[in-house]
Amino acid sequence: MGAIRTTRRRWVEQGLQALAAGGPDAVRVEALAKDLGVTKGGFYGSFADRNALLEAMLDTWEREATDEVLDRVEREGGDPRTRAVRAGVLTFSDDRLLPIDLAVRDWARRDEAVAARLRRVDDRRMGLLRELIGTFCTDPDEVEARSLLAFCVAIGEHFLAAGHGDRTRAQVLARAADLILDRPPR
Amino acid sequence: MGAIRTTRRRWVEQGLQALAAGGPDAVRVEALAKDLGVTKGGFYGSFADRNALLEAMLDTWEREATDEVLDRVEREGGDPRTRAVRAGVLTFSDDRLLPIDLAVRDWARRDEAVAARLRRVDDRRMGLLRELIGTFCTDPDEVEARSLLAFCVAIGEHFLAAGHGDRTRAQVLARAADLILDRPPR
DNA sequence: GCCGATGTATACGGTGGCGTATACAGGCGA
DNA sequence: TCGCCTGTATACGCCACCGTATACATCGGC
Repeated sequence: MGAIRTTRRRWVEQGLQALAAGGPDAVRVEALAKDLGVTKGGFYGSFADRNALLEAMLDTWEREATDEVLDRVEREGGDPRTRAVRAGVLTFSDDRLLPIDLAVRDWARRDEAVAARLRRVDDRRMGLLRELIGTFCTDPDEVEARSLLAFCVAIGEHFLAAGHGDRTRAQVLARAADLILDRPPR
Repeated sequence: MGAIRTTRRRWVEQGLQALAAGGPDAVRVEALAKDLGVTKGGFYGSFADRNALLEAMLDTWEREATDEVLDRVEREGGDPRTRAVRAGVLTFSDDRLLPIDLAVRDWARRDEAVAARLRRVDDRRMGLLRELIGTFCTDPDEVEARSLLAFCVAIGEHFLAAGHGDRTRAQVLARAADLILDRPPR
């Protein structure tokens, strides 16, 4: 009857959830087992140790965060500004990917191996932004500056606690996007 | 002979260093004691428990991150754009304050009490930005958007791993500041 | 129906961390 | 000088977690 057996994939998924919710220190074998409704008995059949799980989690995240997002942006089309916004939305509004992304970002500040992975991911994202923004902005220095702005806002927005008086964050963000993408406010 | 006795203040300071280096989970009483060259014996004379230390750390950080920075910006003067840049520099380039700030930001994502403190701090910083940017930008929606941009870049820059080809991060940031502050590139 | 692979439960030793208790040392005020 | 206050060292019980060992269940292919 069911009770799907706890495969390697399920440990990774639960690990990513724990990472998203509490950072790398929250990824504890026995806690994950409890969440999955089993004991840790089988864990060491799929993974050499806790560190192997962390590696597998990062592998999964790296793939999802780049190929899948970039493929979708490519596939769904639209004009460059629309695609730039969509890339941000896909990455930084996704209920699943966003909290993992933020946790990895903090983790990378303390672990050089994680930092190297994040650099690969961010370089690819930044490349996409450059390409899109380059279609309506000719000065290469300005392209780079606008790409940086776009990326920093997409990330920083989630680390910024301040309010905006009567305005909603979404309203202010929309206006900020107009400035970054050099288009008139709607 | 000195060997300064380990006062409450020194535990807080060492705790903030640990927080900056490894996040809240790295703030461990026995580890701090080792760093301070003592045992944890005296700790519980100054603090009820580990949590009381965390509270005291946040109190200290909150004060340093607002009053002291804002006072200095006020005191050192300059035109609004200069002061806006300086506020960012004082907060986000300070070897002591920056890593603590980033750690608190991540912590706030998981702890509502920390989030409330961060909101107070960020609201004050955002208020300063609004005031400075409002001196050369009349549309209040645009002031808010530019303030958000400035703040997000100041934070996000430290979480962004991507490189910039031949350019340095500082060069790209300078150009981005020109865009945010609506002034011609130098 | 049998067998091996794969997952499961349970138990164990080791480690590291928290908070408490207890006894000791040194400076400072009465 | 005498005590007290504050910090110190050491030892303890407790718990959470890691990684290992061992025996049990269940599924798939033969």
